[in-house]
Amino acid sequence: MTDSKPNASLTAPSIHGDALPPVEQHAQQYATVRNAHETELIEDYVELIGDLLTHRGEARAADIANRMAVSQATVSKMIRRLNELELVTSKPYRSLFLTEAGQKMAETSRARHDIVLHFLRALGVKDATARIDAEGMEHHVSDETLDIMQRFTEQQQKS
Amino acid sequence: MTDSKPNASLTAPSIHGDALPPVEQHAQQYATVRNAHETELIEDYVELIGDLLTHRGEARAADIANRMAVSQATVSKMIRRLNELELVTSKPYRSLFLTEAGQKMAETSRARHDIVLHFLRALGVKDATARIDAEGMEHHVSDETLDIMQRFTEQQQKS
DNA sequence: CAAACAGTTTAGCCTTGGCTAACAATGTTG
DNA sequence: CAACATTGTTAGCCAAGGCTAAACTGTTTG
Repeated sequence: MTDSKPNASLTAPSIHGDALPPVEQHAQQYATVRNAHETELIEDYVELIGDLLTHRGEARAADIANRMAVSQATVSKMIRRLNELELVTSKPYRSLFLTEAGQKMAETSRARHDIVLHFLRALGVKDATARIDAEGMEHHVSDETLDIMQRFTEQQQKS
Repeated sequence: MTDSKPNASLTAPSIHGDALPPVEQHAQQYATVRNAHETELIEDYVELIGDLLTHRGEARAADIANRMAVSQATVSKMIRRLNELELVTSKPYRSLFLTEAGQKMAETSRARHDIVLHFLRALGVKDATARIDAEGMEHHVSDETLDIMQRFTEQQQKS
């Protein structure tokens, strides 16, 4: 085994800067992040497709490519994946649509995204910055934290 | 050009749920996130190596593998990259050390990480959750937001 | 209605970050 | 000090997510 030097504070929920967390916990932190990364892009695509359908009535590959700042080829490939995952339906050269599962994912993502964005604005972050941060943060915020953020925002708005 | 349907609210800094942001801004959001992803893992490694050096006096590949929940081969490969990037120095079969640049990066990452973690705890998030969320969020929080988080935490501690 | 243009797909390439299996070096200990 | 256990490295595989170039489809328009 490794990690066998000082045995102090293997359990204390102390501040991170003080001591290393126990191996298993530490490992789980990284594993969770790695995991989030796998679904992140998928969720972003589905969320964006949902938004385009809502606000534009259709979701074309070219729009997605523009808004994601990515080549059309990349989008095309990704759509194939989304299809295999049964999140979207698409006929070649036609607009995309979300399946049931896709719609559910889009709503969830949209909701998370909005909670984080509103929270950041309530905290006092400038709009442009809040948007960028929210885009990055949304996939890494637990339900627990999300809940707290939402309550915080509501609280703020009352005053 | 694409994106040519309704022309309303192309500039209003409205809430995301209401309308799509202008293409350029939207594109920049995604680009920023993609960019963060490229440096994220590197920073995690460097940060962890720094922590191990501080708290254990040495940083062995096996420790890193354990704490990241990743195979030793993966760590070994990554160390080669860190070497090329001149962030660590390493002699085969020996402990790692950080270069100047590596130390600077480790400190910065550590500081960001702590600010986010403390902020989440100050918000009322449970320790275990806060740690996981902080690990995921730290790379996506702008300096502006970081600043606000820090002030919020200090404020909270006074009361 | 044919040509030109815009949009989409396919093919083929690259890098990253995982993995396992096999091998090499180091360290510990009977 | 030899054998074994631990640690580190290398080789070779895979999937994901980018890219460009080229081929194909659909739409608009002279």
